[in-house]
Amino acid sequence: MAKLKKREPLNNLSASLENYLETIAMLKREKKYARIGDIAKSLNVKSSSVNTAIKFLAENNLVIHEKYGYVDLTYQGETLALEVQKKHDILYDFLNKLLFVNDKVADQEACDIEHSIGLETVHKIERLHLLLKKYFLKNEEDILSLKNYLEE
Amino acid sequence: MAKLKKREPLNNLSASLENYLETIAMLKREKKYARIGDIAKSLNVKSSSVNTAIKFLAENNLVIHEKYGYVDLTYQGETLALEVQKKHDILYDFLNKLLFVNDKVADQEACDIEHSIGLETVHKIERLHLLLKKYFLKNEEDILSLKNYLEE
DNA sequence: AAAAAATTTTATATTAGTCTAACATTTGGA
DNA sequence: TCCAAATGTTAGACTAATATAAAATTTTTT
Repeated sequence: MAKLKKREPLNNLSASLENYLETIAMLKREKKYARIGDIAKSLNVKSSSVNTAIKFLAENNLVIHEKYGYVDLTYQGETLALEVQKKHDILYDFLNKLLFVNDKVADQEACDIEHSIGLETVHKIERLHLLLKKYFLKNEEDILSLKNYLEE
Repeated sequence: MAKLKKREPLNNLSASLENYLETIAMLKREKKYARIGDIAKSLNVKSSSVNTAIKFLAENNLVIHEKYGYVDLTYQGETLALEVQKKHDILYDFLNKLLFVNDKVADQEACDIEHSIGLETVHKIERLHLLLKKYFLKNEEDILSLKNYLEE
């Protein structure tokens, strides 16, 4: 990231930066706090890379970070993080539970797609999944026959 | 792209390089040939950028390009290009015709997602779409009520 | 066939994101 | 309490992808 200039109001983040926000939210949920090293480990990058990204996010009021201290989300950052996580969860469920894509692949694909799909579209995917569960996939047999059909 | 070293056998391409292949295939289909300038115009990049990419694709046996001449796909390149296009078409249809995502957005999202989703997953999306059309969306009324449900 | 116009190529620069390596700060155990 | 290990920061280099500007080549026009 070298030295990112503070862009204007900042309408939308790169996939990479969204991943940082998502990871911080996840760590806070699971360990109550997020440190540079935790984030680095979660994302499989070096802590210097995390540092560069955090600096940029802080300049854009998405996180707060005092030197050598914890990283925290601002209200704005948290909102964005939750949005990305919601997309991830819905996509994962759709791929894994409805389309029977295996866990590992479903997670990988959800993780990529979440950055290039709008909330409205994801919402529709969620509704479609819900509809099918509610009316057409009531028992094990229905689910099995869907699985078979999809794999033909 | 600067100066990409010829990587080994080359298992998978970046989104950018897949787009170049896809565009060449599209131009060949629509105009019988593809030139550097056509590709640049289609992708909204400068012809110097196209040149760098084409050089890399040629080194990896995906395209053939003689100086100042046409750009053509090798068998290997054509296979890859068709794969990406197939993903695009299936995704677009799913988003636009089943989920009622508007044309412009559906195309944009398909264009992004096509590079981060496997053929197997796309195939399952295609099957799901087919299944629903075949058994649950037989008349205009069913379609309308699906649209309403998704938008709630 | 020569001059003008269009296209392609080359060389160089920019930007996002990452890394390595050297340096700084904090923390915890003897 | 102080020093070693762990953790965090900074500076500089690298890659992928793109752009700009200018040189080289081809095509078109007169």
